[in-house]
Amino acid sequence: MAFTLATWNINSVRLRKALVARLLAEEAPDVLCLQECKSPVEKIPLEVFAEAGYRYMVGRGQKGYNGVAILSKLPLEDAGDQDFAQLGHARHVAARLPNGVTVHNFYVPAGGDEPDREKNVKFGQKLDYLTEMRDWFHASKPEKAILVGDLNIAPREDDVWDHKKLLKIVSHTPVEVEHLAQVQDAGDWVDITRKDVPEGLLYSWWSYRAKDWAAADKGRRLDHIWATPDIANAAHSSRILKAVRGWEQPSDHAPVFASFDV
DNA sequence: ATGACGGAACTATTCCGA
Repeated sequence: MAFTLATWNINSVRLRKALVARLLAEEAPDVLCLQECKSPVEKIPLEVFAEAGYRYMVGRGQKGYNGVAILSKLPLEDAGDQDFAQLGHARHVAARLPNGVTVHNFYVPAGGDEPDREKNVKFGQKLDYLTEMRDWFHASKPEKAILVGDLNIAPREDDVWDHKKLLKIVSHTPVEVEHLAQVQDAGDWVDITRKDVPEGLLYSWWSYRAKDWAAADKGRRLDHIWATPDIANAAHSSRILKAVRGWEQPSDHAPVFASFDV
């Protein structure tokens, strides 16, 4: 079965339901993983997505913050969730596709401003979250699995607009990059976007604060698609839809796509 | 300074994003 999957930090699924519908209509991924829904699950506008042909959803939500959801044209089986670092947040949900592939949708904590866990509790929570992700995948190696989401880390020098300037900025510090690498190693995860696009600058997020985000182009690649080695070779056609960042009243993230012949 | 915007919440100002 061939299918296309996308991940998008939507920054409020209720405010931007029309943008979600537009992406579904124009790009028609089989599966769309959303982060920062900022909504209880029961208030997600499912009827809008069902009308577009996306009749299946698994999600975890809370009022105002965080929240993850998987919308699908294909039937989904709820495959549970994890509360790493015991934050009590809705930051992970998993679903099984009819072909047996498990999709993990993550929203890793941002980590606050100061990259020092002694001064900033949130930075410590981010590192702890990643450590528990690592331990979980180490305890049971994932198979036939895809991991997507806003991981809030841009690991490579060419995943940020200026590597040296961002070394002390949360999302690109060496300690975060090392923690993310350990998560990746624990599950033998293959970075599908970089498998398909091995060279060159790649961003999926541009700050709202720039006067002209496109002209400044000071982006970071925070949103990722990974897959286990047993299906990584079936992946192709990775792309980041930068134009979506320029839509009316946009999210500050662009959606990331990949297709799989599994 | 990268750079001051944008969303949600017990509507007005505060927390949060990264």
